[in-house]
Amino acid sequence: MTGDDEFAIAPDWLDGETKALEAPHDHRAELRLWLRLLTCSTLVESEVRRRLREEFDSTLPRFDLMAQLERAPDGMVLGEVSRRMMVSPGNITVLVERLTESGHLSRATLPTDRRVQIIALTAFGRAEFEKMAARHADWISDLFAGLAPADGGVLMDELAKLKRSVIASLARGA
Amino acid sequence: MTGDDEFAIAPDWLDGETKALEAPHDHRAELRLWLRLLTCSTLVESEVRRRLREEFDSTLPRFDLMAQLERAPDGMVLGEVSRRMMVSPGNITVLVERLTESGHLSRATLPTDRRVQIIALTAFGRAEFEKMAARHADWISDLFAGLAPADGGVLMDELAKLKRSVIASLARGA
DNA sequence: CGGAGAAACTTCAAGCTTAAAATTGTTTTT
DNA sequence: AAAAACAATTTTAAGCTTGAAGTTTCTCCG
Repeated sequence: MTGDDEFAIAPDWLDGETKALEAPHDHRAELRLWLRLLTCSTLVESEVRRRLREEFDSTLPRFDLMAQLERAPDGMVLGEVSRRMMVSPGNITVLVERLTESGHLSRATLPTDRRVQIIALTAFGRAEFEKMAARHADWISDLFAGLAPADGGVLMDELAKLKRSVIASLARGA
Repeated sequence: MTGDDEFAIAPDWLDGETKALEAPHDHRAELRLWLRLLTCSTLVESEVRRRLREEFDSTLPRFDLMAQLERAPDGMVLGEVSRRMMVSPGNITVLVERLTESGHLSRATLPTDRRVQIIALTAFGRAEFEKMAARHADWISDLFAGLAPADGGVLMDELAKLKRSVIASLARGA
């Protein structure tokens, strides 16, 4: 799923008009696009993970979890965190355990519904997160620095279209 | 690192000319772009994982490994696989163990250099992979179906620029 | 030749991730 | 007010991933 070998085949979409005449199921163009997308995100993600570990002895999931909590000063329900991060609930349980042990998070049971756990950043956790977030923004800025502002805008728009396409397909499948 | 909340702030690059006058380190635009990129690739990747599991009781790493081997009929050295997949060598060891047990892969020690392991798809492995690859191509095609061919082309180009930017940044940092 | 060093891989410890099963607690039906 | 259904989490088993440390096997220089 990684690699993006780029073996110089002309993409189909250069001549969309002849497309209907081609082999019935030629999915090469989409596959190449997907591979390139994945390569980009893998490159960035690995670098972010590496730096979080080196500079903060932390991990991306922990950073993400704290990022979700940052804009919820009154805390957030576990299930909501799980949905927003798009990971399984069991995953959150483990992350929260560790971040609570290390003093970054506080947790409390909702008195009116004792099934519900609410977590929030502690003052310490917030301070740590802010340090990490500032560096994180610098890293991303560096990695994207070679992209002209106009290209960034185009990419934003095209990715929005892709996202819509993917979500529509997932909805059809469900 | 996931989510892409889209809280409707006008991107910086809409007016690149005033950029120099803004706050010294406003990285919001890049962050938003990164988040959106990550959202797209996470959505696609999760769906592919889910279907590999449901339809083939397999996983993405296994599929990727077999994909690398597919175009190397004479087999490939472990280290080369590791580099192409951009994962750690120790990772490949484990994957190869399991795929060899299940009969998908054969492995052999190079006689002239007994440190080197060469792996290749077995006939069974190749047949299994071809089934998976065909379905995989269909899934991606579906997920990307809502993207017009012209948009696909633009996205290819813009992602190429982003990839260059990231690689350049990584090279600077090294 | 003989050892230093490099190369290819494996092992290890720790952490992330998921789906499915199990718990605990609440709500809705009879 | 049981019973059944539903909800929020946690637990469990299995697999992926990494960096670092360890092993085996070459290679090369003196």
